Amino acid sequence: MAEPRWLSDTEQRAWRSFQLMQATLVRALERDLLEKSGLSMADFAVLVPLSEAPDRLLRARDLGRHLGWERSRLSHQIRRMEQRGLVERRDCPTDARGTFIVLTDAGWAAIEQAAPPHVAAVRTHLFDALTDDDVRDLERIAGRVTAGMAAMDLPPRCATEDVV
Amino acid sequence: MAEPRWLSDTEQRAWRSFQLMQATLVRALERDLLEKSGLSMADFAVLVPLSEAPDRLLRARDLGRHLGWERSRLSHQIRRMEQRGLVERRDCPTDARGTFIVLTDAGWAAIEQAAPPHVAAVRTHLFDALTDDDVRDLERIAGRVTAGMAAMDLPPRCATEDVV
DNA sequence: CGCAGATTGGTGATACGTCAACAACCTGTA
DNA sequence: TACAGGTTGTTGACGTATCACCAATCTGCG
Repeated sequence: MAEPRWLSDTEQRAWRSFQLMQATLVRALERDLLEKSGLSMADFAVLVPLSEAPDRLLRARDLGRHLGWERSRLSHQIRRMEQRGLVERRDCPTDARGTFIVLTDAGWAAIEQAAPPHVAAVRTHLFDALTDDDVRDLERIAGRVTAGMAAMDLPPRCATEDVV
Repeated sequence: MAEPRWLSDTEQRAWRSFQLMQATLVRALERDLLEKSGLSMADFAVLVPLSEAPDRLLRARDLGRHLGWERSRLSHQIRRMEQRGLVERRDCPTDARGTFIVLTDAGWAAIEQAAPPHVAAVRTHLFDALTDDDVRDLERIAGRVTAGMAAMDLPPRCATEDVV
């Protein structure tokens, strides 16, 4: 419990580098996107799956799962986006608890206009600095970390017998 | 301007993986730290350089530069931490504009108690999922991205002649 | 059927981060 | 000396993220 394995020098450098990259990258992208489209990354994240969905509409539950967001976070975000006219809420006929989130015409226009400069920003800030090998390494690393954390969250439910 | 170079499949996968890792990792660490110590990552980030400084005290200016934070962000953070008794503000005798941020005994105790479980969490969530090669790759990638963005921020000031 | 327990969505409180604006102060130069 | 322009720190407003809690609804089992 006390004094666990400390970080090695290599690990410490990697950790600090990662933190710095993460913070700087997210800030730059957020700033660029907001400046060029008036959208936040959160707005954008919500608009993307809606714009790809049939009828430009999804149940809040499914949208939240797709984004990996908590229900409360999504609810607050949708309320703010509804006030700006980007989306609308609609009752779900088959489940009275449910809510459909619908992309409005303004929301569609917003993402159509925002996507190209945002992609350009991702390229400029991230991929232009990386080689092809770096890109592959990044995906491998991210996958391993995410998988490791997912494995830790569901140890109760994944006893070997249950894997069918 | 319109329809810039889109992302390749590899880039798209890497980008999505990175976003997922980043969000999941930060959330898990934030949660762990808060649960075990009552500190946020922002609190922790402020406490670390203060605890390492001579006399456990730094000028707000220097602390902000060290963290890479805007002045307003630091000011808000310090106000909240001061209310909780983790730090104190003190006047700077040599520059009347300045403010010293001092670690209190409570702040010292807080970080001493928080650091070991936080390091353990970083190890558990991040490094336990990675090989030694992964760690080196991560540092290399993060370094390149950060350097790329730093180079873009100061093109006006770094004409070749000015480099002394 | 009827109800216990899970699911779904929402709200208020609080913390965090950025922007714009400001007041106080320092510094170099005319 | 006096002042223009930069530096330092703070504040208020607003958007964002989490937590705790709640109300309405569904679902499966006795």
